[in-house]
Amino acid sequence: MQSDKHKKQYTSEDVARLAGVSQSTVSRVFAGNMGVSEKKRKKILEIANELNYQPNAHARSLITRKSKLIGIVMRRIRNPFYSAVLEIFHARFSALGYNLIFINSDNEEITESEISKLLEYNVAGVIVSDAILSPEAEARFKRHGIAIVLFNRYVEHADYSAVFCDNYLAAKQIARYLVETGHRSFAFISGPQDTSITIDRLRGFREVLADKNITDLLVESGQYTYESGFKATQELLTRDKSIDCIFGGNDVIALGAMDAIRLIGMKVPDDISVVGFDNILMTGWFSYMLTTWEQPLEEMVDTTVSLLIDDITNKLRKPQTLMMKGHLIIRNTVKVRS
Amino acid sequence: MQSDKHKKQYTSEDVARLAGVSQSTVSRVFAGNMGVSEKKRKKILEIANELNYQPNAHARSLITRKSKLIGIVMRRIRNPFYSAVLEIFHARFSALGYNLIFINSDNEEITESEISKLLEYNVAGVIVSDAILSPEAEARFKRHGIAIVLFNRYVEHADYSAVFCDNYLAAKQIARYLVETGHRSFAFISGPQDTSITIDRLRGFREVLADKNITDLLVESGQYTYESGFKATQELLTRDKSIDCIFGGNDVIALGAMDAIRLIGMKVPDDISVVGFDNILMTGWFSYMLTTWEQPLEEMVDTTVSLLIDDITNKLRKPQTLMMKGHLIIRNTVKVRS
DNA sequence: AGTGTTTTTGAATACGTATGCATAATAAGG
DNA sequence: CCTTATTATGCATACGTATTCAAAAACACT
Repeated sequence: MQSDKHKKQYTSEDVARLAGVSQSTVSRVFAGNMGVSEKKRKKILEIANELNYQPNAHARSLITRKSKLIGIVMRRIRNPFYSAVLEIFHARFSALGYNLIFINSDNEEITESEISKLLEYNVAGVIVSDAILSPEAEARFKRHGIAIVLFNRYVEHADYSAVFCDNYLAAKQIARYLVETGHRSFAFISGPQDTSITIDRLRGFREVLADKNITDLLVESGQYTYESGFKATQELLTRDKSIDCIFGGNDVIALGAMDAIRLIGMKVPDDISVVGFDNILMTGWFSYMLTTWEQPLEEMVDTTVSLLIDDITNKLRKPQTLMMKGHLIIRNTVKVRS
Repeated sequence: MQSDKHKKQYTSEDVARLAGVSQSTVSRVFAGNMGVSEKKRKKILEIANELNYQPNAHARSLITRKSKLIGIVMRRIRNPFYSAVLEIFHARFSALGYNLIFINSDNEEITESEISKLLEYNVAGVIVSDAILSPEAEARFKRHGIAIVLFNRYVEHADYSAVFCDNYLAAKQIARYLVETGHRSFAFISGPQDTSITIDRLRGFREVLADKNITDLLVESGQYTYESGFKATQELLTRDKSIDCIFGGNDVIALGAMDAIRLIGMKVPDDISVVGFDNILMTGWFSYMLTTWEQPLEEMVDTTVSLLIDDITNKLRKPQTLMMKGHLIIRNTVKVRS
């Protein structure tokens, strides 16, 4: 008998009536439960439990003009790195009593309609992960007083906080490591070229090589996918067989590179060394054991969350751009060559 | 100047005033925009745009007693299979104008408080993916008239729909394939034992072997992780070196198995064949090229979505339990042995 | 121009909660 | 036991929208 769909949901008023108190008192119990006697509190909770009463979040948001919703807009959730990111964000916000409205954007840039959805729900804040926020988009959020923090991306001179890994520094350390281990002919397979991530990593990488008077650097760019890494590597290997190491823009690219190298009968790391970025789960799988850069994920997420919460609760300092370091995870894909 | 947080948000009333119409008319434009003259409609939209007006979803939900929110509760979002699932669900619901409240449950069973959250937001429906719904939990949702569909799990005699892959059939076909390719000594590494998934697959697998008078089947059970598959395989190999094929409870387990086999110097598929389940991205990577069972993901998701929507819109038939077939993807991890 | 019919419009109300204010109940202090 | 300070409670109202109902406007057709 599923038919009677619109059963009357019990409200604070119902609870109040049955508990012999006023609606206000019930409200106080479920909101902050301050200033209500222990006796009535108990009675109210008892009745509420009996009726299966649930406070209505919409009504609450309406009157409060606040919500416990956080918009989290991501891209490429299939990428293991971002799955992990989502998991951690969820755990943190959940612990703080916030709920996530999940948006997986197809585009580099957040859509008008995606923004609209978040505004309609009057989200308390928005985490934008690995996506671009145009000035117009930013303005829309700002106009509605919605806090924003960028995760794993940044924009110069923007009026909101951003948290990401210090890609410049990481790339430098990776380059140094490769130089120190005796490599001479370099390749970098990046993700899309125009992002801060790629730009910073390339800059760091180049600088170190320049320092050592190495000019032998090939750069390929593509997507952050296995296929892209695979193809770019094939491309690279037909172009120049003398390459002795490849730095992948992320782990998935690097894994694709490894497989491309092996497929033509060459060996990792004996013939070509490979380094990745992110330290996703698969890099630890025995078929790969990829040497990679670990982003301090938990720390990054924690920082992002607390910046956002500070902003929401008005305890905000001015927007901050925070870079986290991370560190190299040395496994088996880089050979000491000299 | 971030300080003035509580700027007055424009409401339908503001738009109405500036457009010289009543609030009702503005509402009609943004709700279904039926029965409002083209002239006023245009004027209203113009003003609304100018003011950056956004209808308030909370107010709407409050009066409507409906919401455009769907709760999606998952587990193990880090598992590539479920990342893909989430991506597709998001795409479908988004296209239908629904928003997702994402919940990543740690537990096998949905928490009281997770349910409460969904009830508070008066979600239109809930997708429960790979998690258990106790009778009490079910009752709570039912009592609030919330539609539920189980994804990738089912419970006997439950009063809600479920969509999943026909694990029994799939396991049978996999077993047949292995038998036909000349395998004689079998191992099955499952996920947690007490789930419908494991039970059905084991049953199907066993039946086929019994049919062929093969009794040589070892069963290990663990988690749906790479490490679990890896360890179980090591266990298996020390216990019985004669095994010539392994069926992994999911792809990640199978990949772990492959690496365990290779690590002790044996070869896949020459010494031991391996078959997985799910067809996640990594199975197509050249280091693995795992033969596996593809679940018809898009079809499963589409079906799940339409069942849920039907339920929400009251066009519901009675609860259905739908099994999808899927098919074997033959790659390079099964050897023809005879 | 007048009648009947359809389409637009606006006024009023309801949704379920939080909260300021006034009042009632209780505690504290002597 | 009375006064004063404190805490608990209830009343009334507001949040921003959808929707019913009645009235007004537009239209169709003689």
